[in-house]
Amino acid sequence: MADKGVLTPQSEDFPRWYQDVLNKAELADNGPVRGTMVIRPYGFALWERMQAEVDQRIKAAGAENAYFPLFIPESYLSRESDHVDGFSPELAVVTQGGGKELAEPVVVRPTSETIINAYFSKWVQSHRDLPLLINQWANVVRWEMRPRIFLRTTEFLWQEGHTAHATRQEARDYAARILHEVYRDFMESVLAIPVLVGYKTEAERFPGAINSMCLEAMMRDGKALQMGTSHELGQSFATMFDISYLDADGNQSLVWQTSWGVSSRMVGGLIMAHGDDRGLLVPPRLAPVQAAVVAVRDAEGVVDACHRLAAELAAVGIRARVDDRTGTGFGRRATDWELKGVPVRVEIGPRDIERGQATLATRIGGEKESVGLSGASERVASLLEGIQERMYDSAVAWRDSRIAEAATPAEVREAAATGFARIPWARLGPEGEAELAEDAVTVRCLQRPDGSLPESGDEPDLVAVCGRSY
RNA sequence: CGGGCUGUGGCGCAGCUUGGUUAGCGCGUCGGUCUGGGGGACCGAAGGUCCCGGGUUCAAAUCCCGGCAGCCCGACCA
Repeated sequence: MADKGVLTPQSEDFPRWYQDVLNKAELADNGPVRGTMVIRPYGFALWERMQAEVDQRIKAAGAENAYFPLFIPESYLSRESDHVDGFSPELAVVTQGGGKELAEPVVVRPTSETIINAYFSKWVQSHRDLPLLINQWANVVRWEMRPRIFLRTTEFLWQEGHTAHATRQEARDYAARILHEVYRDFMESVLAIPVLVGYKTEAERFPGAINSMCLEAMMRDGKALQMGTSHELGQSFATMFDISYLDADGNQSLVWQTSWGVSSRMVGGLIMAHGDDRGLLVPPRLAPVQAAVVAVRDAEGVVDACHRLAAELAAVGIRARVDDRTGTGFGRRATDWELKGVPVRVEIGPRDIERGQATLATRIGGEKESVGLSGASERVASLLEGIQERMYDSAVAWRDSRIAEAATPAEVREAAATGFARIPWARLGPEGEAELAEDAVTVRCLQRPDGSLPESGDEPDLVAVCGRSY
């Protein structure tokens, strides 16, 4: 029964597997309007956990949360020419309100640089007002050509940070700090997804930015997913929105800015970076449910024992949930928790009660072990710790086994069929990049040979990491 | 927006070629009995604008035209 296969195997049809997981793990449904999605409770719980972890790190980096309007005057968008050119094809524009034609159409924000900077202009007067570090959690709308749930939806949820600084160096350092201390740390230590950091090439840069830094992860099909970005905006928005201040010497100066974001796309990344043919795999530090305590059968005080253990688990800080739906067969419920990727399943049945023990099943690897009821919570805690590490290590090993060194565009193309390719940027160049683009292979990022983030995209000896992407 | 495939109970599909009583099947759902350590068995039941609109016809899920939606591959992107 167990090998009957609830999901389409990844090796058979990866996109189909992804759809199956969304359905079977009850993560999301398509919305009625093209490209929209309904995020179901379990999917939203994953997002809420991501929000909590990212939010905490953003605040630790000194930024404060605020909220700006959903509607932006159309004229704001056009103030920054690269920005409007980049976004206008995908804008949703409202032309009517209250039953009347609007004097000026309003756009539903595709991102909030323009409206936020309009207010930065009012708020920044003196060098004492800097740096100004603002973050907002919001939904944004981009009318995408080819939507896929979580990965690219018309409406999505994200956080967008917007900052203003006195110097370019300070802005650049802050954008890099967010990249490392907020995003990379969260993705690697909580999501257990290793990421490559680097700069976007000019062709891939955010519209309006002078530099885009990014984090790229490899999915189980070898394709890349951009997990987040952090941009140096230079002074273009400052110029167009007149964000200037009096510096210590009494001179008017323009600010230097950054913007940075991660989105509900990370939920898709989580699914595709860790999932296997049995469903999702959620790393313990993220998991909304870290331990499902499953009552095998309603007999011999089993259900009571489950609730007692769940309380003990909660007492040591483990997010536990009791599954006492004994009217549903055990196999069904075991499969359900596996589909949802819960890291540890605690099974308690009459047999366990008789022996004063519980059975622990680990989602990754599928091992089972018995443990005395009295020591169960400690054992679960240590299992969870080990699982977190194991998931990260196996993700790194798997990714690295699919990264190849390449010397020519042809070799890059070949490697990109199964994973990533690394090639000296000096050898590839914008010409090679354009050539690869014809086969849907793109430069994911430019980084130093040792994988670290360069000071700028113009450093010599940079390596281009290439691949197919979502 | 270009190319390909597909729209039939919640999900997956058959039926369409060659139009014809009551549109089937598997899974799921509901009730019941037996069960129970990996999607268990049996009995019973509910659940359908056959994507939408138009056309052809005595008759359309089926044929024709036009939309819309979904999936996959591209271009665009968090």
